[in-house]
This record gives sequence, structure tokens and C-alpha cells, in this order.
Amino acid sequence: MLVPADLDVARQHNFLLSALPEDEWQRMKPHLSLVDAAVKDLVYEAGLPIEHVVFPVTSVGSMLNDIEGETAVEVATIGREGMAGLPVFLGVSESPNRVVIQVGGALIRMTAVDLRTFLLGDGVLHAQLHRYVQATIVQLSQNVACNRLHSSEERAARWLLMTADRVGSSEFFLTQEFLAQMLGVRRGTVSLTAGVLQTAGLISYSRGHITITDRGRLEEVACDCYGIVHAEFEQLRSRSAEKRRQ
Amino acid sequence: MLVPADLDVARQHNFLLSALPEDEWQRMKPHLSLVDAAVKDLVYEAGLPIEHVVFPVTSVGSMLNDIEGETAVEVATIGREGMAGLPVFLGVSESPNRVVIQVGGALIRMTAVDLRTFLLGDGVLHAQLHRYVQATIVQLSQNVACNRLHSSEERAARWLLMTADRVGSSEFFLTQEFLAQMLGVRRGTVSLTAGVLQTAGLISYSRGHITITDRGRLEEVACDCYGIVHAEFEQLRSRSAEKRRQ
DNA sequence: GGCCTTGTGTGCGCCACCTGACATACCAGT
DNA sequence: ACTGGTATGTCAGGTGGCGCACACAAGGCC
Repeated sequence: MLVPADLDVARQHNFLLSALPEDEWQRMKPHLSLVDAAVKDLVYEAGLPIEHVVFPVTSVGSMLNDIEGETAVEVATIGREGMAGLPVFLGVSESPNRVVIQVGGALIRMTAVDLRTFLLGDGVLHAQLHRYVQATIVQLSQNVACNRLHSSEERAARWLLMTADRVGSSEFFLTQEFLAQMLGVRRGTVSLTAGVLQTAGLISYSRGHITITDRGRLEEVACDCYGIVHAEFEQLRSRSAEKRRQ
Repeated sequence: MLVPADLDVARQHNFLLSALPEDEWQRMKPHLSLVDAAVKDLVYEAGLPIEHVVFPVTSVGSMLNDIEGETAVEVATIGREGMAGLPVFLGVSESPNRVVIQVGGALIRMTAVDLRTFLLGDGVLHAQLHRYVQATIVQLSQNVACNRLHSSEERAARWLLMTADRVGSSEFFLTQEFLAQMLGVRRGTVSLTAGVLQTAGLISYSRGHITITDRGRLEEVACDCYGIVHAEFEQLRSRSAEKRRQ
């Protein structure tokens, strides 16, 4: 995943930023910085004031919920369709959740203070973020039901598809240990279900490098939650594209 | 649960509305109607345009997610701390979720169109709703993790406490069948776990009428998710009270 | 009073997943 | 080549909740 040369190139990858009219983008630009993030980098910590908001470019973030005495569980994924740090937009400085980088790559960063002052102007970004909040709520609510009713295999397949969408590639890095945390299951379970998927020829992996080899059949294995959440973000994307053309 | 005489009385029960300055409230009032809702009434359907938004007064709503070929699961609870119909506020006319009345009672209703035009003025309600969206996101993300990691007993205890908070009473109506749907488990499981709680003297129930008899010990049985979500909404409430005093 | 609907108790085989190891394979550094 | 860390495979015992069924009880309606 190559890192874009400058902000203007990077911007094109993020749906929220690419939808902005030129003047709004120019006003924002001085407050942005292009950063290369590595896996496990912390975007913001639970219970502490959020310093920066982040617009993923080629990286992908995970919103995690730490349950006391348990492993963390991923509650939402944040890719180039959105922004990490919604609480800042919503007028709250912190949240009980943590956001970490799940797939390394480029991202655009802005301080929480700058975002707040910028939003007072009340432009297109404000409306875009509203749509994104809605899509996030849909994703979260789908995750609630999915985690309750679907098997670890369905969820694993779904998770792989969603991540592939977000990195824009059918191969990326992730260990079984990591996937286990995302899904909220033991690594042993992942080893088992991933093994089944590999034997069936849907994916192939080795030491953290995973490739989706048969996307069509993987979609069949995944639960409908994938399609529902995908549709929601697809709608967001097309609306952004529309905005851009105006 | 008595139904308030008029809008001004009802307003006092809803945290979002009670936080509004007098002039904003007076502007809103002509567009509101006070309604008495019964259990299982539909607030809005999944996938269809949302006609009304709803501010619960003494009633409680459930945001449900219908999984194909499965029973629905409650993904969020909506009580007098908030509003049903966030998509409208967020600029989207529909969502894949459904909202139904879980505990009957009074609610204040407004058409989606009226809310949209009213919000153009950009007053206190706008800011209040932002805070509420954040609290809702916290609730949802907690539900994701909770549904994955906690036992049906912990979740049942938690759910009872949250509902009691929202109706403002330690007794209310709900059948095992209903609770099973909310928790996303079989009724047999609820019969079992509820039986344990009753034998232990924490609750007592009969044919849909349930009473929390030992709140303290019920809190011990419930998972921490209760405390976390409760704290988030408590913060929202206290901020609303602050606004009102200004 | 007798019906029917609705709410609740309960039983049993079954399976996904947990818990907690231990064993192997691959890679990097020296 | 040796070593230590990391990624993965695997296993055996345990359990929570599923799936499905049947029985019973309490109230509402005729």
C-alpha cells in the first residue's frame, strides 16, 4: 500500500474529504497533516480526551470495546469511508471506546480543536459527517445482532470481506490472534474456522499474510450483515461522489 | 403510568425537550402532539421512510434489528432520555432498523418534515441531539461487546435495570417471550435464568407483570455494561439539567 | 361453567464454543 | 547453526444455550 505523495492526492481516497467543495477543502487543508500509521498504533484511548480525529486514507482503524477481565471486541471498523473521532464532532471530548490501527497505511489527521472551530462554519463536512454517523449506527446495530446470532465462521468471512473492501485489496496482514480479538472468540476457534475456509480454497494465509482467493464463495459463507452494512456505506459513497460532481 | 395532562407537563419528563430554552420550546410546540402508545405499537418500520420522530415521556421504545430467518434482537433502548428517529436528524429518511414500543405510555410526536425544517434554525435542540447520538453510539457499542461476552443471566439483569430506569419505576410489564427477543435467546433460557433471579429474591413476576424487589443485588448480578451505559446517559441528563437552569 | 388464548415450567439430546494446554513450524538476529 | 520470538495446529474436557417438545396454569371471553 503506497503512501500518497501529498494531501491533495490522499484526499481523493477518503470519501468524506473528497466530497468537499474546493473552497471548503482549501480552508481545511492548513490544519491537516498526512501521517503514515503502523499496525496497533493508538488513535485515541478510552476515557481520555481525544486529541486528534483521523481520516483513513489507505489504513483501516478498529473501534474497540474493552470489557473488564476479558479480551477486547471490535465494535466498528473505520476505513476510508469515514473518520475516527466522532465524539469530537458530536461535542463530546472522550468516549469509553478505544480506536487502534488495524491495517497500517496513510491517514489524514486533524486536531480535535481545529475540527471543532472549523465546524462552526457549518459547511458540507457537517452534513457529510451526519450521514456517516448514520451509517456507523447501522453498522453498530448490525454488529449487535450479528454477534448474538451468527456463527464464528459467518462472522469471520464477513470481517474479511469488510476489511478487503476498506483496504481496497484482496490481500492484507492479520494474524489469527488479531482476528480472534476482532470477533471476540478464542484463537483456537479462528484456527479451526480459518482452516476450513482455507481448505475450501476461499482464502489462503500464512504467518499473518492473508489473501482472499475466492471472493464469490466467501460472500456466500458470510452472513447477510455484510451486505446490509456494505449497502449503507455504498450509499454514503455514491452520495459523496454526487457531491463532488456538483 | 399516568399520562401527563398536556405538552408542557409531558415535556418535563423528556431530557432532550426539557433542556430547551423557552423560546425554542414555544416555536416547537405547535408541531408536537401528545400520544398514548400501547405495547408493540410501531414507531417506524425498517426500510421505509420515517414519518414521525418520537420523544418518549413515560413510554419506552426498542430499536430492533431483524435478522433474516431469525428472531429480532434489540440493539438499543430509547426512553425519556432521548428520541426515536435519529436517521431523520442525521439527514437520512430510513434505516434498516425498526422501532417498537416496549413499555406503553405517553410520548411526544413530531413529523419528520417538521423536525427537519425546525432544525434549520440550528438551536439548542441540535446540540442536544448531538450529545444524544454520542450516548447512543456508546450504548450500541457496549451492546456489541456485551452480546458477545456476557451470559444471558448478566444481560437479563442488566436489561431489567435499564428498563426500570427508563420507566422510572421498579415494576412494569413484560413477558418472558418478549425479554427473550430483546436478549436474543430462547424463551426457555429466560424461564431458567429469570427463575433463578426470582428464587434468589431479586425479582418477582407473574404473567407479564414484573417487579424488581432487590435492586442492589440485581446490580451485582448485572454486567458492568449497565454501569457504563448508565453513566453515559447520566452525563447527558445532568448536562440537560444544567442547560435548563441557564 | 367451559372454552381458548397466553404465559410459564421443564426436559433432553446436541453442538458451537470455551478453557487451557501443548506441540510444531517459520522467521530474524547473532 | 543456534536461539528466541511469533504464528499456527490441535486436543480433551466442560458448558451455555439451542431446538424442540410437552405440560400446566392463569386469566379473558362466550
